Amino acid sequence: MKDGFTIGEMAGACGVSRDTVRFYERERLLPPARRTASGYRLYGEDEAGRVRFIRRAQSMGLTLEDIRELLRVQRVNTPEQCRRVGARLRARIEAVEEKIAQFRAFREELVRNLKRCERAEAEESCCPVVLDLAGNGAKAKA
Amino acid sequence: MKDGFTIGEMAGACGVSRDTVRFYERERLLPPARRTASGYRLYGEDEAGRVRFIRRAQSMGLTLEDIRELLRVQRVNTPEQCRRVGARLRARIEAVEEKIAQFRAFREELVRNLKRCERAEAEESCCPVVLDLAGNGAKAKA
DNA sequence: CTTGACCTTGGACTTGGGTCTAGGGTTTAT
DNA sequence: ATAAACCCTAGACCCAAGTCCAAGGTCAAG
Repeated sequence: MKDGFTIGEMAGACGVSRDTVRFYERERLLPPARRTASGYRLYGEDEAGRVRFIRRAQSMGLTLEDIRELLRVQRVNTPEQCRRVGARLRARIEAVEEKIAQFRAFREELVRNLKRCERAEAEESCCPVVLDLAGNGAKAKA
Repeated sequence: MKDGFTIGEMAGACGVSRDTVRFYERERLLPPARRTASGYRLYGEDEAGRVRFIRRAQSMGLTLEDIRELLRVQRVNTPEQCRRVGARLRARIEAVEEKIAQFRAFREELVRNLKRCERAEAEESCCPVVLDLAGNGAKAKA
C-alpha cells in the first residue's frame, strides 16, 4: 500500500483532522478519494496541496462556498469557460486588494492608539486610551 | 426625547440590525444602554462608533472574543494597566501585519493563475488552469 | 383614540464549519 | 493470534454569531 497516504497521514501533514478531510469530501471541496481494496481512502500530494489551499483561502476570509467556486476553475476546457475563469480570478484579486487596503487602515488605527498609549506613559500622565473607535470611515464626533 | 438615537436609528446608521445591537449588549461588547423613561434604549455617537469598530475589526478576522479584549483597553487607569494595553496593541498590530503579508502572497498566487489563464487564451491553447494549489508554503510536488 | 411603526423581553431557531460517537472492519507489531 | 492503532459510515452534537418570533408596551399622525 505504498502508493499514497492514508487519511490520517495526509490530514496530519496538512494540520487538519481526519474528520475535516472527510467533511471536505462530503462538501465536494475534495473529489471522492481513491480507495484501497479494503475501502481506505488513499491520497497523494495533489489532495494535500488542495487541503492546504483551502485552509489558506479560508484564513483570507473566504467561505467554503467561495472556495468551491475557485476550485471549479480546475481543468477548464473551452475558451468560453476560460474567459469566465479569468473573470472570476480578476474579481477575486480585486477583492483581495480591497481587503489589504482595509487591513492597512485598521493597522493605522491600532498604531494611533498605541502611540497615544506610549505618549501617556512617557508623560507619566496615565494612559487615557480610549480607542479611537469611530476610525476612518465613520462620522467624526463633531 | 431628542437626546439620543433609538436602537433602530443607530443600528440603521451602522448597517446592522436591532437584534445585532441587542446581541452585542448581551455579549458585553456594548455597555448597557441608557434608557428612556419608558425603557427604550438610547444611543449617541459613541456607541455608533463602537459598533462600527466592532464590524471593522470583525471583517479583519477578529472574533467577538478578540474584540472584547481590545475594547477592555478603554479608560485605562494605572501605568501597570497601561503597559499591558500597550503590549496587547503591539501584539495585535503584529498579527495584522502578518495577515497583510499572507494576503499579499495569496494575491500573488491568484495572479499567477490568472496569467496562466491569459497566456493560454492568447495561444488559443485552451486554458489548462489547474490552480497552483500547493502554493507558497507547501512542499513542491517533487 | 386608533393605526402603524416603533420599542421591550425571553427564548427558539439558523447557518457555517466542523467534531464526536457508536458500532463496526483492517493492518501491523509482538 | 491478538492488541493497538488505524480505517469505515451514519448520524448526533457543538460553537459562534446572529436572526426570528410571540406577546406585549409606546408614540406620532390622522
